[in-house]
Amino acid sequence: MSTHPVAADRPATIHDIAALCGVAASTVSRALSTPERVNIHTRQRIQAAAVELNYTPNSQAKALSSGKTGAVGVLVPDITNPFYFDLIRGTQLQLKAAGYTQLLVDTEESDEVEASTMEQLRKSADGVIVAASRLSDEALTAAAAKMPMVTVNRDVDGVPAVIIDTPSATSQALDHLISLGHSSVAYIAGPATSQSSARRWEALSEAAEARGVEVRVLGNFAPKTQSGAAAADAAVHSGVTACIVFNDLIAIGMLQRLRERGLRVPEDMSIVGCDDIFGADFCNPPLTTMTSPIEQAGRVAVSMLLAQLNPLAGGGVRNRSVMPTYLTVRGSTGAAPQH
Amino acid sequence: MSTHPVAADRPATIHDIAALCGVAASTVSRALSTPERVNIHTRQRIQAAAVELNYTPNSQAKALSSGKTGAVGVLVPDITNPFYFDLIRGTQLQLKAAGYTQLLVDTEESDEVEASTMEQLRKSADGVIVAASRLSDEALTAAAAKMPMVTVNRDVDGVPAVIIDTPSATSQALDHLISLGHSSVAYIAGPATSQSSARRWEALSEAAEARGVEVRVLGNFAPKTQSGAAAADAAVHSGVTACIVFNDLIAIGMLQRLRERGLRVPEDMSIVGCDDIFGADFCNPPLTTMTSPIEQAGRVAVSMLLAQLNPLAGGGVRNRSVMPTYLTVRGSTGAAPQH
DNA sequence: CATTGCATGGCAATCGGTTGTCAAATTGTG
DNA sequence: CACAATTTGACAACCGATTGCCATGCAATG
Repeated sequence: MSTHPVAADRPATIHDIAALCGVAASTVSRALSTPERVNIHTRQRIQAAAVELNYTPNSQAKALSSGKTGAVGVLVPDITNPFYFDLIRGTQLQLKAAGYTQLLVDTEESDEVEASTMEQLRKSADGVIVAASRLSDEALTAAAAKMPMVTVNRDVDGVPAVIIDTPSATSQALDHLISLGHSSVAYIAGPATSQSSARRWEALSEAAEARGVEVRVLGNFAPKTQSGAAAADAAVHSGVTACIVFNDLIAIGMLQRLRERGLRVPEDMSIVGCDDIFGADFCNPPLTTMTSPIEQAGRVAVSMLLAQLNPLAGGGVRNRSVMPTYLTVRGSTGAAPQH
Repeated sequence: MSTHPVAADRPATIHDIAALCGVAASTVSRALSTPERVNIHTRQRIQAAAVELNYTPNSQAKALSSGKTGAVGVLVPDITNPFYFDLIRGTQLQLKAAGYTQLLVDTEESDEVEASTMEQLRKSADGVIVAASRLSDEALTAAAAKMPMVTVNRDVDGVPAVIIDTPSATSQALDHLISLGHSSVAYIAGPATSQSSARRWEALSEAAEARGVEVRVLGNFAPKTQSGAAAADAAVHSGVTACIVFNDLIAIGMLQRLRERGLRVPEDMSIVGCDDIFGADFCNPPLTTMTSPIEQAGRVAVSMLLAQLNPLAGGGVRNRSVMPTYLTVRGSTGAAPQH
C-alpha cells in the first residue's frame, strides 16, 4: 500500500504535487511548462510525482490565467449537410493532431446565431473557423478583428480564407457537357445568400459566353435533396438537356425526381453535381461531379488558424488558400439527346 | 459620444459592471445569478449596465469557481462513419437547446484514446456521451463512477445507456426474407469488438432456429464501404441467397461489388442493411434496411445525461432507454432465386 | 423605546493554474 | 577569502467568476 493517495477521488492538482515534493506550486508549474527554469533534480522529482498522481492540468484554470483555451470553434451553417461532415472531419483531425479541442456549433443558417456564437466563443476559444458564413462583409471583418479567424468559402478582405475553387471547375464541367453535344445547359443555383453559388454562376456564364453556348440560371434552391424535385421539374420545363447543379445534395434529389418522372439520366438529361460528397459515387446513376478536397480544406483552415495563433513557428501567415477542384466523370452525364 | 467605453477591446467583466454601478463585484454576480438576493433597484441598474457593456460571463472563470463547465463531451469511434453524423446531429441539437456546448472527439476506434480523452474531459466537461465504446466493461464502469456518463449502444450494468434495438429488428428482417422464399441467409458481422454486432447475431440465430431456417455468420468486417467487397465475395462464395448486414456502409459496399461482379440485386442476392443512414434511400438499388432512430437516440442520450446533471427537475433518472427499430423495405430485397 | 429579524450588499477566500519579482543558494572569479 | 554573477525556488498578485460570512440599516414587534 502506498503512503500517498495515488488515486484520490478528486483529480490531482499542481498543489498536490507541490506538497508531495515539498516545493511551492509555482515551482511545479515551471517544472512542467518551463523545464529549463528549474533544477534538473527537482524537475525530475516533480515529473515523477506528476506521473504518480496521474496529473492532468485543469484546462479551465489554465485558460483563465494564460488566456489560451486550447479550443477552436468550428461554425457550420447546417450540420445536416454531408458537405460539412467532410469539413468537420478535416478540422477535427488536424486540431486533434495539434492538441486542440474542437467546439462544433451549428449556426442553423442564421446570421444572428452566428454572431452571438462568435461573441461567446471569444472567451472560450482561441480562434474560429467559419464555414459558409451568413454574416455581412462588415460584420465578418469586425468579428475577425476581435479574434483569430479563418473562413471557408467566403472571401472577405483582410480575413484569412480557404476557398474551394469550384468556379474554375465549372468551365471544365461545361467543356465536358459541350464535348458530349449539349448546347442548352442550366445552372441550378443554390441559396441566394451563398457567395459560392454567385461566384460559380459568374464563372459559368463567362465561360459559356466565351464558348458561345447558352446557359441559363434556374433557382435559387435550398441545399437539400428535397429541393431536387423542384429543381428537376424546373430543368425539364426549361427544355435544357444538361444541368450544372449547385451541390450534390440537390443533384441527387434531381436524380430521384427525374427517375420518378420516367426520365432517364443521362439519356434524357445530364446532371453535374458539385462537391463529391459521400453518396455521390453510389447513387443511381453515379454522379458526375466537381470533386472538392473538402476534408483537406478543413485541415488547411486549421493550419492557417494555428499559424495565426502561434506566429513563432516560422513561415509567414498565408491569408488565402485556394483549393483546386476537378471534374469527376461518372454515369450521370452522357451524350445530348438527338432531336 | 458615450462617457463609458461601450465597446472596449477587451470583453466586459463583472468588475467593469461593478465599477460602473458603484457596487461590489459580488453584488453584480448575485444580481445576475440570484436576482432575488439583490434589491430590485440595484438589480435593474446592474442589468442595464450589463446590457450596455455587452457583458457575457467568462465561461472559463465560471467553470473554475462553480465546477460546472457547461460542456458535454461526445465521443465517437469514427467521425467518418455517417451513422455518427446522425447521432452527432441529435446531440448537438439537444445540447444546444439546453444551453450546453458540445465537445466532439473522435476516439479513432482506440480504447486508449477513449480512456485518455475521458480523463481529460473529466475536468473540462460536465459529462460525456460515449457511442459504441471500445472500453472493457470494467473500465467503462470505473469511468462512469468518475463522471456523469451515458453510453449509446453499449449496455453495461450501472451505466445509463441508450440502446438502439436493432437485435429485435433482425427477426423482422429474417421474416421478411423468409416470406420472399429465402432459406439460406448470412449475417455479415461487424467488428469483433462491437457489442451491437454480437447481440444482433445472437438475436438472429435464435430467431433462425425458432423458424427452422439456416443462418450462418460471415466476417468480421470493418464498418466501411470498402469492406463491402470482401463481404460480398464471401457471401457469394458461401452460396446464400440473402444477407443481413451489420450496417448500411458495408451493405452499400456489397451492392457496388455485386454489381461489378455482374450479379443482380435483388434477383441474385438480397441485401438487408442496418441503420438507414444517409444514402441508403438513393443507392442502387435503394437499400432495404433496419431503420434506426439515430438522431433521436442522440437527443435521448443528452436528455438522460442532463437529467443526471440536474436531478432537481422532477422525474426519476431513467438509466436505460431502448429505441425501437423497424424494417424499411426498399429495392435491395426480392424473391429468392429459383433453382 | 429597546430588541429581534430580515433584507441587503461588501469583504475575502476559493477554484487551479501562470508569471513577475525578489531573496537565498550556488558557483565562479580576482 | 571576499565579492560578483548566475541559478533556483518561494511569495504573492492575478485571471473572472462564486459564495460563505459578516456588518449595516431598516422595519416590525413586544
